[in-house]
Amino acid sequence: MRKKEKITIHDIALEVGVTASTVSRALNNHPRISATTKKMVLDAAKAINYKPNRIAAALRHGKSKLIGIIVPTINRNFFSSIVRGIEEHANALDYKVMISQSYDDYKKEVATIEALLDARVDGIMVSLGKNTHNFNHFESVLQKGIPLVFFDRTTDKLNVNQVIINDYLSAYQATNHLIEQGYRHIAHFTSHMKIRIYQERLRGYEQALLDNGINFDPRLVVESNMQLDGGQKSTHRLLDNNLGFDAIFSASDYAIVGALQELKRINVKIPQEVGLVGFSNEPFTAFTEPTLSTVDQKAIDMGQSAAALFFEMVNADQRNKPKVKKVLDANLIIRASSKRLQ
Amino acid sequence: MRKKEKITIHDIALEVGVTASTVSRALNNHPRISATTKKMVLDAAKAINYKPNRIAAALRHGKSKLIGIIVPTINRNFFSSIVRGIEEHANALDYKVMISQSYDDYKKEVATIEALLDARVDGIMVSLGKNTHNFNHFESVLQKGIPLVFFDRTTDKLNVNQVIINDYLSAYQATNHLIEQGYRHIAHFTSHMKIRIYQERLRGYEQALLDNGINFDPRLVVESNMQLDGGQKSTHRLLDNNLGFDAIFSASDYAIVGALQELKRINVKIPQEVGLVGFSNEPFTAFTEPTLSTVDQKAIDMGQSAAALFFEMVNADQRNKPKVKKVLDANLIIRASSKRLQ
DNA sequence: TATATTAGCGCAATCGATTGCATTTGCTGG
DNA sequence: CCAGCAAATGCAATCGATTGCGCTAATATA
Repeated sequence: MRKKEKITIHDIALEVGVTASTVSRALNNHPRISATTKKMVLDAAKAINYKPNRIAAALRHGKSKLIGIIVPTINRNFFSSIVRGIEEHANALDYKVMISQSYDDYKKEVATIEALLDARVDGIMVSLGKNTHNFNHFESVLQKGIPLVFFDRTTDKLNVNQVIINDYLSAYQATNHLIEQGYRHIAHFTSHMKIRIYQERLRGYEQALLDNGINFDPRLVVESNMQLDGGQKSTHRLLDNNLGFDAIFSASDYAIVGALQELKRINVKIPQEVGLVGFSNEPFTAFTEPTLSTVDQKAIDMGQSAAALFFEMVNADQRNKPKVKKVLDANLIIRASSKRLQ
Repeated sequence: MRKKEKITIHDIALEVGVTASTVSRALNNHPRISATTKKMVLDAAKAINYKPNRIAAALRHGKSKLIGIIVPTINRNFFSSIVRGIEEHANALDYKVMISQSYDDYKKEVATIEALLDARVDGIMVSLGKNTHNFNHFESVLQKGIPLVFFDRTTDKLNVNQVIINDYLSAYQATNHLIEQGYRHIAHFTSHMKIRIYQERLRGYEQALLDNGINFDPRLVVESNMQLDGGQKSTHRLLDNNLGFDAIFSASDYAIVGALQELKRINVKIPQEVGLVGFSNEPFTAFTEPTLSTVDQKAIDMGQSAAALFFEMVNADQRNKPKVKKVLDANLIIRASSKRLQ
């Protein structure tokens, strides 16, 4: 049980009777090293339990094999699943992942970018915070030529690779589904209009109404923080203004639960009197009474796509490569809260 | 918009007219460097936008300023909050955090330990996976003298620092609360008996019964995977065996939701006919109908404590320091599902 | 047989920051 | 005025792996 005598390639070199250069090349399967030597080196390495020092290697060729991820909060099934997708892809290629949370705080997001740059990550994947309306902190990433990929919460103000779902289409389908179920006065819960996903979901909602000959009533669109309490308040706003809605399509699952609670409190029957559809397929949407219809965003797919984009950037000639916007299709999950036919 | 001409301390040295040694010392606020020189160096560093290369520094003094965290899954409010607590403490001390998920897979846990060791982290914090009953993979961590802290899902088979909540007491209080509310035939949902937290929660449950003169009936203790479906199945087992229970204390929030659903399906009134208490205070416990009583584990506190323990280890003389077991108190949150008095 | 190749490996510099030891400069006291 | 000491800085090695270039010996070609 002796201490930690660091084992380096020099120890292997001594053991085998060659130099460290040869050991290094052997370990990296360099073509100019004979098979015999390679085997000896590999055997010796195993024998003395050699572990490469990634830090030294990183210093030498400037690659840390680290990918930084920034999400608003990992405490969402959606985001943690994306991370899982990224991890799967990255680990398979011997990259490690560093996860950071911005907590939707602009300053923290800026600081986190700095921190990742300090840590010399080889690439950064970001889902923007809600309060990020300025993108200067990404300029330095771009200028350094570090691969940058945005996912889900992205912006068009920056020319970067991104992976998103078809928010427009998903919202369209969700709204359309409500219309098919006979609802006609459909409200929409949304958030900051500066954020792309909310813009798109609103657009899909409007178009579905239009295509079905239903008048768009701006008073039925309510903006909130998209949390539980936001959903409650938005519901009250609708009720207080006596707008006579018979359904809600919410851009967030949390907000739709708030609505569900408030409506049940005043004995509104779901889905008979009011239909509900959320967004994100958070696990709890399957736990409520009634269960909630929602949109599944294929988070793991999104993570894998984002990682794939990153590795394309790593391997490709960065220079004049045009940026890609990968759009994934989401899945409308129909549960009890919006099914009143049959 | 030119490329990335790496800026090093040598550039500063050139600018200021000293050597790199002096620059390094100035940046690190070494006492042997004059205030004048320090100021010049700092100014020059800012002027040419110098960013220290942590990798080079890491190579030199063998510290990466990285902490590795392993949790079964980040996709639990409890774990992500712990991570948040660790992050807060660590970032304040200029340490970065690497999060990895074991997905309760023993092999993945072993591989992750290897990966973190490869990445030369300065310390590792772990919450064990459900299927980890062998701890050899931690021996190498210990032998290398790398600080190791366990939290929540720990084991006593390893002599390491740990942070846990008082599972025994929390379970005792939860059970006692149910008894106070007049329930007498209290079932308990649990999981693998090899896991400390479940042992302790069972123990607390038993003791509360004992102290209140209620007979312990082993048939009322049901083991499952502690997921939603596990809770459903466990409930059915109780019902099918006609055991006449009037309350359930579950060691998991997911399982108690499963019970809630199944009981509501057959029109059992909660809390009038059956009282329910879960464990973990997952967000959705506030969303169900009725809302669920549960135990809040003060996850952020736990994370901060774990980080604090880590930094103690970093600063202290590791050698003969006895290992610490920090026990935090949890909070019973009483909601509608267990409140039938008044 | 003499020269041209090529395979196989070693030498030494390098990545950027750190640090023990040496050196220079400046000041104090005798 | 000079030894003596402290303050401030420089020199050069070091952390471990990588890699361009060069060297040697063996094989191939003429």
